[in-house]
Amino acid sequence: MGARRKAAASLSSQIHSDLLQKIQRGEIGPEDRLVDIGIAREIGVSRMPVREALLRLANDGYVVGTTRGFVLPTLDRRDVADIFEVRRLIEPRAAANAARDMSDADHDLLRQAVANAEDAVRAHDAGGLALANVRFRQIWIGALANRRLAETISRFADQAQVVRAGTLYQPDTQQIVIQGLRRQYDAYVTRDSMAAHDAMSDFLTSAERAFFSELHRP
Amino acid sequence: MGARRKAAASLSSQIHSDLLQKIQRGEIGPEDRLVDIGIAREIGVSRMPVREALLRLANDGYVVGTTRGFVLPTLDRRDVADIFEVRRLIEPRAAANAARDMSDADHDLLRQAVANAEDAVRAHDAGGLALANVRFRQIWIGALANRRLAETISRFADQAQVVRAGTLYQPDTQQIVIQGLRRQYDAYVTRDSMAAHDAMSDFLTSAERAFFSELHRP
DNA sequence: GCCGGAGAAACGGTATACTGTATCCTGTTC
DNA sequence: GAACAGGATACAGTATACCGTTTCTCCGGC
Repeated sequence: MGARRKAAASLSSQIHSDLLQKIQRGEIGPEDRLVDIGIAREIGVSRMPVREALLRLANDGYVVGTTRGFVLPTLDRRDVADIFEVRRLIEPRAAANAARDMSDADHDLLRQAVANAEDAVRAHDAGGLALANVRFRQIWIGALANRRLAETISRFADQAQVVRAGTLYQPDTQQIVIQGLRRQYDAYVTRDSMAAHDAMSDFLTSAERAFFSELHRP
Repeated sequence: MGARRKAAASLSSQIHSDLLQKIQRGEIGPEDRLVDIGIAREIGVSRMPVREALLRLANDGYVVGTTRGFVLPTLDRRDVADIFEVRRLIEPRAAANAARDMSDADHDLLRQAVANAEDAVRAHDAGGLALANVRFRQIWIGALANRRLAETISRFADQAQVVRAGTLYQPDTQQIVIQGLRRQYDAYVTRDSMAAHDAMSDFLTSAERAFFSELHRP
């Protein structure tokens, strides 16, 4: 057990994973330009595997290609609204499935993630909160039997995450996240599918509202 | 009007579109091996753009890469069930949105697609029915304002289509498709979102049941 | 000082060449 | 005749090189 991840033998796959992780952790800002030849020099490979990784990220919506390097997408209100619409359609039901299928080991991991999130909030560490949030999501998504459903959720949740990383500095947003995680956690450990469904549904509603009410800068 | 498609300037994009179209039309069988260098020679370009197109198709689940060329994925019962689960989550609501947003011009196109489908059934032309079915779907999906939702639906519906192309020879499956198209069409022209929702929901249920009941060969 | 244009630079896209590996095929041995 | 070894083959993957286009910069004219 534990070796869930594929081998990811090829350079392209490794680079893709690395870049994705950096994006998820917020290590790549909106200013950074991802240029194949630059990344290639850094890690000592040629352009091609880097290029393939970037194209794959672009195809999945994680970055957008410009005439001057690949950049994080700038999501306007409409984009974020679209993303939340899809998430509201999928994630509640997926959370219900996860509550049914999750193992005890997963419950422990979830508890750790919640604890990390709480610590991060106490320490006013927005980056740590984002990380714990991503971790929590990866755990319950990993428990899904339907891999296609899992992949679809990951994509959309990550895309929203990139934008929300900025709003995680707001104390009330932090509270929404923490409470959302706690409520979902409770639903998972009790294997209560309906509670998980409702917790996710309510969380998405709160998160979307918080995003739009806190965003008053152009 | 009509120039909905992007420019698709690059060779990779064109090749990707061409291959995708061939897959959707069923022109590529389960036996065919898609090899970059072979396709490249056919159309007179180098391997790279073909390779990028194939990788993109593989990333989206349309093909799978083997050590001996790219091939259509062989979906087992579990895969198909997973796909239908996602579709049931998304498509009914998307159809409801489409009913709200669709233009009169789209209604005309839908009517043509339904007529083509009916002709195909009368002529016992399973390929024509598949084509009309794809066309119908592209029209209502194209009317969606939420592009991310539209892309997600296209992916899953196409994947199922590849498998179902085989079952479209069954007369009762043909009837299910025709009736589904008619009912959806009626909902769209009357701009009845709830009717569109229910029509799509019922259609997916019927289609899934038909698939699993008709498939009794290993 | 500001605008415009020529040239340079940076980057994405494509082509060609090389390498590694899994599959296939042939030949040999028991 | 079956089983295994070793080479041939056919791919994907990676590296390097070239080309076209967009953007930036800097210089000169108004």
